[in-house]
Amino acid sequence: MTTFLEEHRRTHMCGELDESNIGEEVTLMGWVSKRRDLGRMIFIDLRDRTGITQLRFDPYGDDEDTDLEERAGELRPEWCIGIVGQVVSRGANINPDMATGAIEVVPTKLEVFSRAETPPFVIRDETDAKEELRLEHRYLDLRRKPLQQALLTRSKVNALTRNYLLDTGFAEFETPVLNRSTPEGARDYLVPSRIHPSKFYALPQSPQIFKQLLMISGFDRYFQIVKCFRDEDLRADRQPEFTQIDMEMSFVTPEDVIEICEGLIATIFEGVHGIDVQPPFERLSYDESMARFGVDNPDLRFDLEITDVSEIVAESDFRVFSGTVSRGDVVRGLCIPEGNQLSRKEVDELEESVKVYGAKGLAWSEVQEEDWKGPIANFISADEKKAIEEAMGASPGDIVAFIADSTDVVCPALGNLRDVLAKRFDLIDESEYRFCWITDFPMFEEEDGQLHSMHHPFTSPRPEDVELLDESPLEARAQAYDLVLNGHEIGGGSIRIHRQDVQARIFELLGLSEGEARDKFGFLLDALQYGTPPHGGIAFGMDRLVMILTGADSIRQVIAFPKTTQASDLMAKAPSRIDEEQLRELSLRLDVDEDAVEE
RNA sequence: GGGGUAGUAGUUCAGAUUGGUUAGAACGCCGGCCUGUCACGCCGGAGGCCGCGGGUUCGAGUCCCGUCUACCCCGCCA
Repeated sequence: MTTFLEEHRRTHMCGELDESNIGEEVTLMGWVSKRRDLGRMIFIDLRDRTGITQLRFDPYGDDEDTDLEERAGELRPEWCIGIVGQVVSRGANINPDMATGAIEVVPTKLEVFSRAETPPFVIRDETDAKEELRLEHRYLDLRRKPLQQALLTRSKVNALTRNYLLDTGFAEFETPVLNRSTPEGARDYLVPSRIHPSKFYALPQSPQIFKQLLMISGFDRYFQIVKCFRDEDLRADRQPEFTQIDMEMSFVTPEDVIEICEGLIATIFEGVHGIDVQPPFERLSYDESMARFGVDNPDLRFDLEITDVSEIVAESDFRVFSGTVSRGDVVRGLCIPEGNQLSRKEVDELEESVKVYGAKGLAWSEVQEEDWKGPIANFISADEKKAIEEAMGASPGDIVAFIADSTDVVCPALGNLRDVLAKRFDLIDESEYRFCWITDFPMFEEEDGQLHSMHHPFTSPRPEDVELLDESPLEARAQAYDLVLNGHEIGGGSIRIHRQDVQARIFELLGLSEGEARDKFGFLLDALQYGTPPHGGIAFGMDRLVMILTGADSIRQVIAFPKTTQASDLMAKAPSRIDEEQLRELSLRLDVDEDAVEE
């Protein structure tokens, strides 16, 4: 006995038939998307990843199968079937809303490959089922067109990236997934070693050191599309495992890296959307970005820039302001054009939004023709008001709103307030792609008197800042650059340190003793002594990039099998407990309160 | 670690302020009718541990406490 598949090959996909196919016999495979049973006549929408074709089961057709009609009546949504049939015109009944709406297929043969349980939620483009349920049945959610298109776009980005980089002289390398744990940076995901009891591997947070070693080996231009792992809390744009387009080049300046990247990004946007993103992209120094937008990943699709009024209010009678300035902190604010449209409740909500970042409050006032009106109006002198209006470009009807605090509080709070206001006043053109490079990051940030790398410890200082490392390391700027798109950091990189003595000095500044540095990074320090080329690179966040390209609002929508915000896979039920035997093999014993462990 | 929102038929929600008959609707599902539907239509039906645990009360979907899960945010993420 021969099977349907042995007798019939698929001739077309469901999304590609049109008038030109009328009269042809075709073989289609797919899933029942919808059935409309009119009694004697049954319509079936047959779906595959390319689209939908309407099938018409009609008792007056030429039946090879005598029981075709009866069997068609049994079809239910999500059954997987194959059919052989004739493409016919729909005559007067064309459906202009459907790509294949001019035709339909009258089957002469029907093969049910497999029946389906009634799915837990209806498979259609616009679903309102909860994400929790859809994640539990991800394989069904992935039947929906928006998710299929997102993943196919992702595949395209992969292909475009590989082609571009290979054409540009890069070679693709693989680096270990089982690594040595290193200090600094994010928390590692750890894998216990069976062969070496009490020892652990760490999953890579990035292939950073390996790609640098490949440069030392002389490979010159490296890339890898690679999974990275960071055991930190999740966000809409952050998963514990994520994919980077990782690149490294020898004998380059930041300009060289930037140019290659702009070419890559332009290629991707051209290939996916047919859009010319017109490099070179805008550049902003870190300091300028923080001052004007409060963040190092500004959304430049709208203005609403931050103004520093510290100097104007330094001597103000308004103690909240002048006191802040005399403490060495700052008073900065935003001018909200036509802010008088906001209700009192909305302004209160704005205040709540800045308190999240530790601001004590939002000092605001409406600018009117004669005077100001609002909470701080009575505390600010007329001269100060005038100076502020001028500095902020405020005119009657606007609201001026300020935060007085340390820059660590003011910047992120106002940075977020920009985004909130842009949404409220609908300032964002969703069709726009606005890129910018952020450059000249500080080498270090300080926490509790200890320096930490802002980027990573292999980042080279600017040549002119090397001497600052000794006297005032916090002033030293790095040869680092981030690419920001519509308020998302989509890539970041730097020129690396290629001198062993400078690298050792950085470890020292970061509080690693010579012994620790040798212990953790000895192989890198050794390698740096054998003729290291100057080199640098970058890594792009593939998930975020595809998220923006597809207009998704979470990277879960562009990852086939994502994790929840508690890092669980609801479908596979990972993580899970393991057998006692597995623990024994790994020489591990659990130290947990068993009452507190959920099964 | 902290804050916010949500959890009631298979699904999405209403019911909750003000505790009180038999917890409703839409979609989906099942059955019947229907030859041009494409959100097919019409008729009928099944379907509920009101997330879970405790408390208050004569009585709790509703009030109180705890807890779990999902999502968003702060911290964290070189």
